[in-house]
Parts: sequence; structure tokens; C-alpha cells
Amino acid sequence: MASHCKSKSKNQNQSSSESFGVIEDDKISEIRRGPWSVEEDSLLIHYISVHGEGRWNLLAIRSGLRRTGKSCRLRWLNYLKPEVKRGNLSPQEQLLILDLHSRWGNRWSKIAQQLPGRTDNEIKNYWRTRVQKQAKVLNIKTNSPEFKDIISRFWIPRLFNQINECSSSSPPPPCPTPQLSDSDSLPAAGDGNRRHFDKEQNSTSSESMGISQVSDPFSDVPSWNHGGGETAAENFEYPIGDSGLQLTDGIDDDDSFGGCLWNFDGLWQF
DNA sequence: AATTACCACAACCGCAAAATT
DNA sequence: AAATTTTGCGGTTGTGGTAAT
Repeated sequence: MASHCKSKSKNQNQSSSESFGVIEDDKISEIRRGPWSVEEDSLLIHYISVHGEGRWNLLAIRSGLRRTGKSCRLRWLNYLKPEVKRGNLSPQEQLLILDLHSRWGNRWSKIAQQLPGRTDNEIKNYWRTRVQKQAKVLNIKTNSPEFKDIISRFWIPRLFNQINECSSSSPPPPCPTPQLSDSDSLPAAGDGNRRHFDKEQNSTSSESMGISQVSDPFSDVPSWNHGGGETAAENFEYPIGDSGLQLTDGIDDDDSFGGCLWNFDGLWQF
């Protein structure tokens, strides 16, 4: 399981360098930080298999792990938990992220709830490394109307094409559809759940791009579905039909964003 | 072959809400 | 009801891998 961590091979079993957390032998009881070792993973998995999740601080103490409860919780939820999917995000999942982010902003955990097996951390990383990177290249803000327009004009159709190519070659198995309840609409402004939420939402978009004159800005965007739908796409199907996306089902569009910012209708015309 | 720059992602941090005492 | 502890969230950072030079 831990071997999935592509970048941890050097650190995973290190005992001599221990550049994180444990400093010296006589301070062996200090809190460890940094990458988790295989032994730590095993310890955590075993403890949870016996005692279950929760009471993370207690878990941290009783399990023998020299980690904080927070660290244990994060390791379990983002990596060790059996339901956690690994691998690249499928086009369907990317579409869903793009759409849900347009509705909910940086509410990663909320978005993650709609992508079974995906964690808020993973989605957040996707947004930062992929989406925000493109915005940076284009020198516009991700929350600007210009960028959203570019997404809907270029990026989303591209994902649709990928989905179509995959489904034409091998039809996807039946999968759950994201269930969005009435309570999924954004809470009223000032709701405590939206703590840092508005940081990125004040779109100024002082930079104006001539959208109509823009050539495909994502021509250099790689296909991130390296697995060809062999990972998440197998278990998750974005609701697609002749009528286009159906994500609005059950969603109260009367949220603080004024509803979905991207008009998915007519995407097939592209 | 060595060095540098960039990328992706795991993990940490601070803060606030929720739960418990 | 107040204080304390636990949990959860979003932002940020650190690190290893890899492509480019």
C-alpha cells in the first residue's frame, strides 16, 4: 500500500537521516513528522482494524505511533483507508470537479464527497497543479469569467471527447451518479462552514482577454487520464446524455455564485 | 554525466466548528 | 454555561522524481 507513494522510496525506510521529527536517539519519544514509514502504516492499519476510526489523539498515544492525532487521521483518510482510490483522475471526475468548483468554490471536502474514493487533498492538488497552472499560464485568475469561459469552451469539450473515445471502445460499467441533495446548496453568507471560502471568489478580472480571439489555450494541456479510464472511471460515471450534463439535478442554483457559472448546455455544439 | 528547474503530491499548519467534560 | 478536547477544513510547504539543459 505504501508503495503507492511514488516519492517516498528514499525516506520510507530511512532510519539514519531522520531529518524530520526525531532529532536524536535520546529524544526518541518526540513527535515524528514527515513521510510515514511502512512500519508506521502497518501500526496504524492494525490499530484501526482493532479499535476502529476516531479518537485520533487517543489512537496516537495507544498505538505506539509517535505521531500527532492529526497526522494519524490525515494518513488514514488520505492514504491508508481502503476506499481511497489511487491513480489519475478520469475525465469524468475532472469534469465533475470543474463543475462543482464553479458552484462551490474551494470547498474541497464537499466536492470530494461527490467523487467516491477521492480525497479533498487530492482534488485540491489537482486544482492547484493543473487548473491553476493553466490560469497562471494564461495570466488570468481562475475565478475570472474569462477563465471559466475558456474552461467551458476548450477544456470541458476536450474531456468530453476523451470520455466519448473511452466509452466507444469499451462501454463503462454501471456506476453511481453523484447524489446532490437540497442541502448541497451553499449556505448563506456568513455561515460558519465557509471559513476561508471567499478568499478566491472576489473576481476582479481586470485583465480582459479577447475570448473570441483566443486559440485553444489548452492545446498543450496533456491528457491526464493516463490510465485510459482504467482507474476511477471504472467505478464512477459522470452523468452524460444527449441533453448534456445533468448536474443541476437536486442542486439549488440560488447560491452565492448565482448558480452554475458554466453553461453546459450546448457543449455538444462545440 | 552532472546540474538545474519544474512538477506532483504527501504532509503539515492554523483556525474554527463540533463534541465532550 | 463555560472550558477543554477533538475533529475537520482549507491553505501552504517540503520533498522526491523527472525532464530539460
